[in-house]
Amino acid sequence: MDHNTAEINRRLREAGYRVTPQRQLILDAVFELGKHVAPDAVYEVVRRKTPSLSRATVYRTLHFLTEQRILAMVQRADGRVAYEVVGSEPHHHLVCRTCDSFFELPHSVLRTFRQRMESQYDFEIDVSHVSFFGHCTDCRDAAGA
Amino acid sequence: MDHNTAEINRRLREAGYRVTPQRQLILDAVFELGKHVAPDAVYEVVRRKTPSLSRATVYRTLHFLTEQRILAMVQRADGRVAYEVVGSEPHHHLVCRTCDSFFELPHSVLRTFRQRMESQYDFEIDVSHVSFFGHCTDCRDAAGA
DNA sequence: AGTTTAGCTGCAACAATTTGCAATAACGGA
DNA sequence: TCCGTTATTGCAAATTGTTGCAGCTAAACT
Repeated sequence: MDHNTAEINRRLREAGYRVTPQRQLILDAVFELGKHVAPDAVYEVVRRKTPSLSRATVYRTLHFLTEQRILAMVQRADGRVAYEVVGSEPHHHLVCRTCDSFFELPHSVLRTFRQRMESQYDFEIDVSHVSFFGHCTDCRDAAGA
Repeated sequence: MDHNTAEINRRLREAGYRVTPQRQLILDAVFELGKHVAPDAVYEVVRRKTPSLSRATVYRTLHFLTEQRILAMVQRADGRVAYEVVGSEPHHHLVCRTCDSFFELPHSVLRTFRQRMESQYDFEIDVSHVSFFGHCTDCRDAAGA
C-alpha cells in the first residue's frame, strides 16, 4: 500500500483541518482493505492497533474523508454504504441486487452522459464513483429457470 | 390520492402473498407522503391510525413492496434510503450532495446507456429508479465564491 | 360458517449509525 | 518550547434498521 500520506496531509492542513493519528490509521485501513470497505471492517482493523478508538470516530472520519474527496462512498445493493480510496481514474460499478457481486466499468461509459447533464441541467455529477443496480447474467438465469 | 388499490391487491394475491391491513396502510402512507419517503415518516403516519403497528413491519413491508416492484428504493445523498411509488414511466434523479434537493430526469436519458450495458456486459440494469449524486448550480456557486 | 395452513405481525433483543457534550490535543503564533 | 484556540475525540445515549420466534390471521377449500 503505497499512498502518498504526505500529500494528503498537506491537503488537509491547507484546508484548515487537523491530521490526527486516528485519521491516519483509518485511512491506512481503507487502503489496506481495498475496495468496498465497510465501516465495521475498518473499525476491526484500527481497533487492533488502538483499542480506544471509538466506532463514532470511524464513522465520522469516513464521512469527513469523503467530503474531502479522499474517499468515495459507494452504495451497496442492500442499501448500506461502503468506502474506497479515490483513485486517479474514476470508475463505476454494476452491482447485482441478488448476489451482491460487482463489475467495474471504465469512466468512459459516463463521460458523455456527464457532459450532457452539465450543459442541459447545469448539474455537476460527482463521478468519482457511480453504482448501477440490477441483475447479472447468472442470477437472471437462476431466477428465470 | 388515486391509486388503484384493487389492481395492486390482485397482483399480490396472484403471486401468493396476502393483502393485510398493515400493508394497505403503509402503501397508502407512501402515496400520501409523495416522493423520497423515509421509513420513519411512514411509521409516524401509520402509527397515528394503528399504534400497535411496529417499526419492524414498516421496514419489512417497504422491502417487500420494493421486491414486488410496487415501490422503488431511492438512495439519498447521505446514504440512507427512501421509497417512492413506481409510476408508469420510470424516472431518475440528480441529487445534490450539499443541499439534498433533487431534479427529475426523464427515463430517456438512460435508455441507450442501459442497452449498451446489456449488450456489452449482459447485465440488466434496474432502471425503475437511478440516482446521480453531485452538486447543483446554487451550491457550486456558494462553494466557489 | 368452520377448518386448515402457511404467510404475516408484534415483540424484544440485537446490530448499525448518529449526535450532544466534556475532555483532549493538533498546530500556528509568541 | 510553551500557550491558546478550537477542531477533534471518546463516551454514552439516542436513532435507525434487522432478525428470531411464537402467536395470529388472510385466503382457500369445504
